[in-house]
Amino acid sequence: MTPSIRVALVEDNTRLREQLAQFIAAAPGFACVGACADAATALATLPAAAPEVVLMDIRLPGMSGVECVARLKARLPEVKVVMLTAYDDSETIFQALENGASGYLLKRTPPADLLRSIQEVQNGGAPMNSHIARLVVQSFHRRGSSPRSCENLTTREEEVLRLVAQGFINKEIAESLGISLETVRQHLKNCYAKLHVRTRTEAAMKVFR
Amino acid sequence: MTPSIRVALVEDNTRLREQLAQFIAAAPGFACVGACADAATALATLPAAAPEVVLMDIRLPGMSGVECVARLKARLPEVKVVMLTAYDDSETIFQALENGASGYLLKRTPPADLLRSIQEVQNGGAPMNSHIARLVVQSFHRRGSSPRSCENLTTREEEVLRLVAQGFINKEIAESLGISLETVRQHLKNCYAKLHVRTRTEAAMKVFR
DNA sequence: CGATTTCTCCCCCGAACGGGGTATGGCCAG
DNA sequence: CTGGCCATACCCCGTTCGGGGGAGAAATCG
Repeated sequence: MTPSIRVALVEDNTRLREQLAQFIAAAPGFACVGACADAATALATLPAAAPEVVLMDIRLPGMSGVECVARLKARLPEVKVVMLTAYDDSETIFQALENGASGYLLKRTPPADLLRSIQEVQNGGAPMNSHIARLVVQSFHRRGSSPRSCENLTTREEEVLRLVAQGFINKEIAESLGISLETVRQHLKNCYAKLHVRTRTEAAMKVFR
Repeated sequence: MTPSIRVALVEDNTRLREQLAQFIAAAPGFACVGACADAATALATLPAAAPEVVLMDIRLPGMSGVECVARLKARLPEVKVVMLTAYDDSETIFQALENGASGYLLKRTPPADLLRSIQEVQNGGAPMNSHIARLVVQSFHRRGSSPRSCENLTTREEEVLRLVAQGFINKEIAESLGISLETVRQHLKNCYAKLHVRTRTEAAMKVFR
């Protein structure tokens, strides 16, 4: 048979932590190699315990779960972290993901689903509940479409600004587009006016953040 | 009972399209209100059909599925689009999501799972297979942490660059930080050298995209 | 302690930029 | 057909940038 998945917990609620630890330890194919009550303990003990998957509460006493993920990933780059949260805390979702979390589940997730999610993340997936998945996907919608900011920009203006955002100077942009330097400058002037900015950097950040 | 979910298909393979259309039409709680073979037909007929969810093949003759999503969302902002793809085409995933797609599934998804995914997207979820979910989550890992790029920057250098990214000119940054204009320039020179860029815009985009 | 890093300031100079004009040709809607 | 929008192009002029130097004070690290 395949070896058990090594799982660790970081959860300050003693009752829930022990409940989960027992459940995971008892499940075939899973091993519980750690159950910490706070971030400091996790950072001190988990590197030695070498878990493959960590379930981490997002609200912890002292250091937050988000901060803990970042530090833990620094020492165990291969570890997969699934955040657990009581409410779907939109604010911190993205911070956690940026810091290296691979999944995001609600605490009320049924234990059986939790085990499935652990397997999923171990197999390279990214388990998350549907509401959170939607938020993640929505964050893409805003990015590419450039909502209000560039709505007024013409095709050409946006094209020029895209090259500006890539760090090209006007002369290079002119050559790249096969137009005059002066024309590039003219398009940029129009961009500045429409976006209410005064510099190329501000324009680029506004449209292509 | 709740009304059926209005579903439309855009899929060039006739066999698969009709198979899916029949399956959806036959399923309780689902109605198939359109089945188009290409993007042009979809754009022409779907606004009138008013589907709530569209299953869209990513590879279509003529206009690509990605392009089609963008245009369709422009006319039907409320429609939820789930992309279907034969292989997990990493290249186009992000383009599709940026253009407004809400989900991303493989064609080999079992029909029963497909129905569940349609319900999920209708309820505000974002169905996607686990491999794609991982890619999406990974795209966040790179973003926030600013991996190699700004690791070498000193506190002050990053501070200056942050103001650059907000569109301030050196003179304003100097006043804001209470230091000399020359010092600001010096910090920026160091940034450029460390980031291997030549302009403030390129540096800003590299560190604060 | 000495070496290194960081932050601070200064000069010169050529290139790049931003704002102000003006103008021509194409295209589309009223 | 006329006015508006778009893309193209040019001029002047003052400001800003970026690269090249040099240099001192403080902090940090071996």
